[in-house]
Amino acid sequence: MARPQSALEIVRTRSLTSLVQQEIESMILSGRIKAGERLNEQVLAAKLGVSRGPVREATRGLERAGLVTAVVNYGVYVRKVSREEAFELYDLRALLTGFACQRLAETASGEQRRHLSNLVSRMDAAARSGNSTTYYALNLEFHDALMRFAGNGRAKQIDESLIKEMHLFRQRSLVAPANMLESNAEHQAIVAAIGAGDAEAARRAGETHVRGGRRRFSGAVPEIKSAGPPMSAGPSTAKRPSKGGNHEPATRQQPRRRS
Amino acid sequence: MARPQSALEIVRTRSLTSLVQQEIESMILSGRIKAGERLNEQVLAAKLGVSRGPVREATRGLERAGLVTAVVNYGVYVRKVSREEAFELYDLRALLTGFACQRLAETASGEQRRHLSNLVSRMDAAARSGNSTTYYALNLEFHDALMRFAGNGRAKQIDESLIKEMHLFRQRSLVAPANMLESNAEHQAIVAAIGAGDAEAARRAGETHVRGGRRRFSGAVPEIKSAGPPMSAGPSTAKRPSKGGNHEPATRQQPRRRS
DNA sequence: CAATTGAAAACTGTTGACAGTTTACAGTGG
DNA sequence: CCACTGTAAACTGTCAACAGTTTTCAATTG
Repeated sequence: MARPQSALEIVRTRSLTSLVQQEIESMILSGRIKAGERLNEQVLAAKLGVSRGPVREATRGLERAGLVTAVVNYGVYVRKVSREEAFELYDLRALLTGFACQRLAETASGEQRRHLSNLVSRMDAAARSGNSTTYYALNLEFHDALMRFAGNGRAKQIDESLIKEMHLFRQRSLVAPANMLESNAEHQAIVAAIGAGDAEAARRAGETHVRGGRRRFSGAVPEIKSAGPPMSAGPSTAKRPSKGGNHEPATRQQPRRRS
Repeated sequence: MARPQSALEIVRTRSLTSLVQQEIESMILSGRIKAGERLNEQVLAAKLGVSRGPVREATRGLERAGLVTAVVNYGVYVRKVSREEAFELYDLRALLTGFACQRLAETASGEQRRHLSNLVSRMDAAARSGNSTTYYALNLEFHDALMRFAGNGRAKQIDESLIKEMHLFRQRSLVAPANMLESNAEHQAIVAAIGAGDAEAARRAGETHVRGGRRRFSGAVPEIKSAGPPMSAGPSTAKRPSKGGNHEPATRQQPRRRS
């Protein structure tokens, strides 16, 4: 039964569907497939070298994750996250982050506190030297550690899902160099409150930080009136959504029956 | 093939997969399929009169929803929610409910406040007359209205998902008649705080209420039987349990035909 | 008689094909 | 020249079959 342990072994343990889903998700989050664009099952299957079955299952999984929306007999679209929906996501993430911080103030171990503090220090160095990519990576790691240490697996899972959804709104955004110091000051406040064991202050600091991210971001983008097709607002616009173009399914007309 | 039925025409607009998923979900939540049990694709497909494709997609959707866990080359199991996981779910729901109450205290319209107050009154009547089924239905409606009025669609969706997951733990539970009055008193506190526009009090009342539900429930169930299945860890490392269901002592899989 | 081994059965993963529906486009008539 | 209609193409939904893997059980062997 000796099986060659190699890269293929990974393929063995992970189903094709999960690999396809990961790949499509990567395409979406990296922007290679833009928001509002339609996913052609056949094209994707051919591009990935599999049949349509795994592609279908993968897209359905992404639908559950909120990254795409599926319309029967019509196709799967990369979801468009409106400004209001993005604000809702920020609110939820603020809530979850505050919860995690509160919990950490009550239960964090010394090692965990040190780890968080260490991350803040390294972010400070990255911010001062203007290294935004390093700061970005450390920032992700910091938030991941917060949720991981909080000891609520479901909360962490939901948070990650929300983060992915938010990527659909802010195509790249990230953190402007000028904002890194401000952002990290809030990180420091979180770590300080956790270190002091002040649960209420930690919760507030966590909420404030994510809300601060929302404010920093919403200030940066004045309006979403960019190159995207303005189909979302006006259902009275003459052109109906076509399979070839990038349009939002939104409200689909009643299936008219012609013989 | 020109189907004349109008009822089936409605089926047209909804995909078969979604119907199958709804049906399987109903089987799970109603307890017709017990926790830890394996879902046989072929049997389900035959029972529902469809092929395995839609059944597969449906089960994958349920996996995303957290109701089942899938293992490659092995099958899909109804998830077992441990005591600790159930507590995590309660914590998250408390958080979301508190958030909704806080938001409502700030933004609820007069009509919304009246609607909530009306529900509490009717629950009070049901509680005093010992009508637990009516109370249960009104309770669901109350919590649904809370999340609906809060104006955060994603929060509502997550909350509903958490509620479904919790059903996997407490098979029936519900609210004991003796607890109805206590539970509704907390409802009244929520409505009062919202009516007064006190966001902080509303948030606390909402959190307290769900935590109260957790307390009322956790007091009722002394302990969960051990025999912990190694499913909770990553599926990549652990040795697989047998398909015959060795870790499920009570319910054994149906014996296979063999000559 | 117990342990082992080999093969068949059962089940999941994946694929290809068929059916129904929607869109696109060309042809026709005003 | 524009609107309308009918047909063809493309795409999704669904199904049936094939392939790989795991489990079960009987036969064999010590």
